[in-house]
Amino acid sequence: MQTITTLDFALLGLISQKPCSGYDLRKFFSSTPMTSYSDSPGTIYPALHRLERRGLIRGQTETGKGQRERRLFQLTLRGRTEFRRWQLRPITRADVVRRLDALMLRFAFMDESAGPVATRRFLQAFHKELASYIPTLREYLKNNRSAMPLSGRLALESGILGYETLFRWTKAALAAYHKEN
Amino acid sequence: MQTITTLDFALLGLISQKPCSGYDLRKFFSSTPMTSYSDSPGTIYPALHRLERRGLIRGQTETGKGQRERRLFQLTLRGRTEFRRWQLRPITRADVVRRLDALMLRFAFMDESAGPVATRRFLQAFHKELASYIPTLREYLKNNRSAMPLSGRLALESGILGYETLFRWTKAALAAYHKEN
DNA sequence: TAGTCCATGTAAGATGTTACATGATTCA
DNA sequence: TGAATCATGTAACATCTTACATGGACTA
Repeated sequence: MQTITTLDFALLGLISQKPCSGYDLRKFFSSTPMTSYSDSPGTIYPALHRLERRGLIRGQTETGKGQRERRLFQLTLRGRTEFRRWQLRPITRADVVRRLDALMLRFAFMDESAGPVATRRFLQAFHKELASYIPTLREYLKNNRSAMPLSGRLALESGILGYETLFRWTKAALAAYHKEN
Repeated sequence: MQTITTLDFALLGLISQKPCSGYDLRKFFSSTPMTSYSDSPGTIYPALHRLERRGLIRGQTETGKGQRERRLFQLTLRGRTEFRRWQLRPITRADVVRRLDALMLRFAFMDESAGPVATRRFLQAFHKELASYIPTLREYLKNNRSAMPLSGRLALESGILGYETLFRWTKAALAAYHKEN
């Protein structure tokens, strides 16, 4: 059983919202701010075939009224389960350090697929993990400040500012969920 | 002539500061905040061999005083030229949208390898590109706000906040360079 | 009828991940 | 002597990028 990549989950997330063709997905990646994923056919179509082989999605050929035929994919039960399991995985330090993009992707589809309780729990865990990580960055900066060239130091500071912005965002996002319920 | 990856440039940047062994580089990636790059031997050593084959670095075996022998790599003239050329490439929209990590990497090594004038130019171009990109994100949010689920909308807002933080950072960084000179 | 958009695909080549493998040195 | 650290490597496998290829439908 091979691993499911971030791109795979992005595809699953979009398909979970409504059935999509490969072309729909490509257009989504090229025309919305969800641009971290490649919209090239050489990326999307093989990924969809893989997901179908693994039983996470199912494609049905739509014979057109006038249009050229296209394959519409939906999640299978198994796909839905795997996706939710991925969303609900505990948040680790490694996620925060190296996989922020995947964390935000997990969050972006939570409303529809995991519900408000899980979403709040996710934000709380995210908040907590940031709260424990950021001080280690500040500490590193403090200890190495004088040994670093200006550009290197500023680059690190930019990273820290990014994490601090995210930290404030988790608080605001939690507030938004509390207000809603 | 194949392309040089971001990891390759990260290696070149570190080696440009002082000669490094593969092990040094691995430790750097595992023990400093420069953690976006893999510290695994299966990534680092083949990458170093590639760079050597392409004539960008040169390794010398250091026969130890007691220690196990190790290969210390330095930049060749060609390596130094390629690195600087990469740093000085014009900043494009695509860089800002999909390759922020590479942009920050370019910047992080600017002091030593490109000088203060180029560094300021880089920050100005970065600033300008952000200034033109951020409004398109705000516009997208405005037009699609009501159609997006709460979590999706918040995820997008997080991205925008990140870019705005970066925008303020470019201003602060420019100020730091002006003060210095 | 020429160009653009819809729509799906493959092939070659390179890179990255994980796991395995080896061996020297240092220190408790 | 056993464990941890220093140090370098390979192999299998999967994925991604770029480029190429095809063809229907719509519209100016």
